[in-house]
Amino acid sequence: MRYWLMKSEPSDVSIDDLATMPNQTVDWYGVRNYQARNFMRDQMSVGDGVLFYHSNCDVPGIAGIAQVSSHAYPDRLQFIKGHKYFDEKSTPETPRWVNVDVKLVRKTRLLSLKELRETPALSNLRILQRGNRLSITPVDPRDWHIILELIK
DNA sequence: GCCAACGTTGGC
DNA sequence: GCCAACGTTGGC
Repeated sequence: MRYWLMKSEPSDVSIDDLATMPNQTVDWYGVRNYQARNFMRDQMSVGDGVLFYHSNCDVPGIAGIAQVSSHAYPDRLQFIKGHKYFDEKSTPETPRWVNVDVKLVRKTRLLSLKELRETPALSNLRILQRGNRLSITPVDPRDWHIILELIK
């Protein structure tokens, strides 16, 4: 059992969008970074905890709790010619990109990036480190529990 | 819209 | 394998 923080642009998929999706589940499509892919492929397990983070928006921050609900499987968008996420070097036989499914647990109050930064106990959270751009990062169990207290 | 930080590409 | 050029991310 591991914990993760996963960024989503709310203009693409917000926590409210997730709540309206069938089974309140979304395939985490569009990851095109090897480190983030490898986290999904090699380290995620069904049931892992997910902090659903709103990025690139007015008030960035943690918007809800979710969980990993499938193992990694090929991202279908990499095969759709002309699609933003098409990858001509990827084939169904040897797919390059994968995703897991993510299922909503509950929407929470928005725990803003500002508030995360103002919480000294969370200072080692990956997303707070300088220059961090990874869309998927592991979260220390200790940090997970601190955050859950903050949004309880 | 700016731009710092980082990742990827491709010539050599 | 180096590294300059370019592209992307994402807070501000």
